Amino acid sequence: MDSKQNILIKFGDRVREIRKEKGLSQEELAHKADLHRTYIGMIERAEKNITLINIEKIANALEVNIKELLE
Amino acid sequence: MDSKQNILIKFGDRVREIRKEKGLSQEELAHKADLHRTYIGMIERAEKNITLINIEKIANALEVNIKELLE
DNA sequence: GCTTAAACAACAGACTATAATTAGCATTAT
DNA sequence: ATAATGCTAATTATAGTCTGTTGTTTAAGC
Repeated sequence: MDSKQNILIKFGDRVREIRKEKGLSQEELAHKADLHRTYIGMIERAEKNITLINIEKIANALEVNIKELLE
Repeated sequence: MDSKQNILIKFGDRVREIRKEKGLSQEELAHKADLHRTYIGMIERAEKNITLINIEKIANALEVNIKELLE
């Protein structure tokens, strides 16, 4: 993951936006999603090409539909 | 990817459904998406936990919005 | 205002697990 | 018979985990 892809930037921004709306820290979100603290940061910064299963985990932890993370 | 996850099954089914609607073979879709023929098969059979960038490639090749692959 | 502390996030590096690519052959349609 | 798909196996690339450190933001105290 060198040059950041547009879709990853959009996704990461959306995660951060909703996470803050819900008043969660990266660490709290990570715990709810059963993912690592630093990994959430990497996703928000578009440094990793997230897989579908983890997309779903984050959507569940944020209590939103997956589709809301992709618009 | 041993035990197939529900979301991957749903995604794979949806890809296959739309691919057939468009009258494409796996090989033709693979070519349009710049992915390998057998990989498309694996996705349709829910054998791989696809990443967001490849989700987008397939959506573009099928000429649908990503969200349509997730409903 | 200006500290200080604490919580939060960015970043680096090393490691492990697995996604992604590919070839070859078997099977199932049409 | 041909085209399309399934399946196996092996390799390469990278997603995902984790520890530790550095930087930034926030809010309290004086």
